[in-house]
Amino acid sequence: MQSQPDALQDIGRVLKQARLASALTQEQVADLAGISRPRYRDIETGSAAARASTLMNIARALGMEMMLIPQAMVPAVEALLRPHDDDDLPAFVSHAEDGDDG
Amino acid sequence: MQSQPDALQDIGRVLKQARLASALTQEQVADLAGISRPRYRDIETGSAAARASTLMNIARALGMEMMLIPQAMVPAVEALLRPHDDDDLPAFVSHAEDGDDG
DNA sequence: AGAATAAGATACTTATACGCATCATTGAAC
DNA sequence: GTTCAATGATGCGTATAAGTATCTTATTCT
Repeated sequence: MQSQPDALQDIGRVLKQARLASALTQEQVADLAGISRPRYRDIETGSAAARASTLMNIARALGMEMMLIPQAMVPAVEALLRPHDDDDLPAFVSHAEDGDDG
Repeated sequence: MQSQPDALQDIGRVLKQARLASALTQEQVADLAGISRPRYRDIETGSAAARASTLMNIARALGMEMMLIPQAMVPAVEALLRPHDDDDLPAFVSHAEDGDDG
């Protein structure tokens, strides 16, 4: 299991997909989110972890909201989003059971 | 509009509620999430912003998953979660239009 | 009253997210 | 082959997330 490193790339993938779907440049998203382009690039490529607040700002800039979903409800939420991802946005999930440790 | 400060407290409120619902101590959650107790406390009280990766770990420790939901789908997702928040978990949302800048 | 546990709070140090400036590479237009 | 736009990538300085240690307070149990 890939705890952080891959979860970051997972997030970055969603951000990039949403950005391209919105026809925005990295610079535009960075500006909307209130961060610099190099920083946004690092986040989108998964080479750096953004703060939760920064990720929220980026998500909003891309027309998304960050939510905490009970794991039991994740499948239902995914099902709700699936028939919708025509061309709009690809709400991601970070499905890593990663051995938190518990 | 209170951009970050309040969104943090919003998140913290959800974390605390989920933690109490799971009958876990701050130390247990911190340990599960791989951070120190003082740090978890700061996050839960909203006095500090965690990294996205840290928030994901905390969420998982509490039986939740972080998801990015298209804004258009947020109401539907909330509706899906509402009849469920009996005693389990209260999937939060950060509904702040906050004037990031855009 | 005293002991144990959970939580609030502080100080010091380290790791890193972020801004800013800069340069290289790619791809499209000329 | 030159110019412009978009992206990838560094280096330096600052802000802050996070670790560790310590102390206090509230609660519970004896």
